[in-house]
Amino acid sequence: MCSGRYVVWVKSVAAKLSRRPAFDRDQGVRVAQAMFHARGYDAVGVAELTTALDIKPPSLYAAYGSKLGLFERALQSYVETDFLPVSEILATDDDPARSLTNLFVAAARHYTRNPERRGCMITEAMRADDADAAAVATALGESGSQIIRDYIAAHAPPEAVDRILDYVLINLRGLSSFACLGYTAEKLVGCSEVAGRALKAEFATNAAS
Amino acid sequence: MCSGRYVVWVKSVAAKLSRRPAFDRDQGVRVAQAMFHARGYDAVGVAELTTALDIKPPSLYAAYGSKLGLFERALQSYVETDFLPVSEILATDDDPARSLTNLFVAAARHYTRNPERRGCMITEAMRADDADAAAVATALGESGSQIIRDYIAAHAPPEAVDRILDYVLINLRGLSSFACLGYTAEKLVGCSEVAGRALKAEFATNAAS
DNA sequence: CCCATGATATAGTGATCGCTAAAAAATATC
DNA sequence: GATATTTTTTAGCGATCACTATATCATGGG
Repeated sequence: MCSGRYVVWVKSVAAKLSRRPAFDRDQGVRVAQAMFHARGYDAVGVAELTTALDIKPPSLYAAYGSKLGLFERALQSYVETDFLPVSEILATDDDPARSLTNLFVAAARHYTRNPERRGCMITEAMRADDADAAAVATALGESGSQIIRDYIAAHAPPEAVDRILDYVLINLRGLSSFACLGYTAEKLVGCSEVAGRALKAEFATNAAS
Repeated sequence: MCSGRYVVWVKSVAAKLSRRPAFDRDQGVRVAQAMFHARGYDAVGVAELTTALDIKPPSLYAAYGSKLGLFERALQSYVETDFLPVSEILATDDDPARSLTNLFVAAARHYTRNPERRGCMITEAMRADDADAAAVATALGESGSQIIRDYIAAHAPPEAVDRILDYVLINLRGLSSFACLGYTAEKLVGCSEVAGRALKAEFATNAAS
């Protein structure tokens, strides 16, 4: 049937394909994500990362290229798994002011969920001291704000979109910052409700005009 | 006429009185303030500071004790000279929602006034990586937020004070952060106006209840 | 002139930063 | 089992961090 030569070749290819990296890179990304989220890009050093991942620096650089490369992967992982589910929250048939208020409230809860990982990792990373890290975070955050922009654009007159969007983003940023400062979920939810009232007024005005 | 002795004495006294500290410490604080405001406590190093002040590290430590000591004096200088004049802005006979909206607008302008020194130095310093620096900033910021709290307490029912205060502070923080991110004054003023609408609704509700 | 005083400069300290060349060990192929 | 390839470790790179012991220098008083 099959020549021995062929079987050997198949096994070698299969081995090559099934060969895993010596340490679990994805697991490493998750660990790094938690550390970067908790304390920020600048405050987490390579030495600390390698200790936490139980590897030596050269392994980290072989796997991720650089501290920034690992950070970028950590941010991507955050976006995929822990990001505020903006689309789901806005996918209601409530009026837009109510939906966006829900977004605020969800953010307030989301950003205080884990005491060790407060705030929005992306939002906070945008203000990192390291310019490259901040740029990476800003680029990744664009997608999130774009979803909100599209939602607002679908419910508000064109000339009001930017103003409302900026207001929403400023409040999300404020919620993230205050979460990092230790504010309780209750306080932040209260703020979210207040913030929502501005949207109600804003959408009502624009609808009337 | 005059004895040589007397002339010598006068000269010595004059020299003593005209003798200045080897470098102008207050000037140094102002220079450091600008640098810390522009780039943050963590990102500005002692070497950079001593270069800018045209002194050597031991002089800096003799004058200010530590990098943190100099930062503390820089923050105090900021509070005295460049802080958003909250009291003046709130000292109007407008209705509270209008006054607080004015506060937002003033903050939007203030935080974007100088492209090199964006945002509120105190607010941003509260999120420094260095815990001591953050603590100093937080302590200094208390006085500012206390003024706002007192104002709100004088115009809103007791149970609403905290919620309104938190909302105001969150928006000020958001404005500061966005100013640091490069948003224009126009955009931030627009956000401020929107934010004010929530206050109008909030005060109206509470007045009615 | 000598000395005390006080501010400055020289020249470092040890620690930590992100990162890497080269040897060693583990793994796969023949 | 020998060889080739990949991965990890050892050990340390140069740079920068906040900070300081000590020497130097200028001045004022006696």
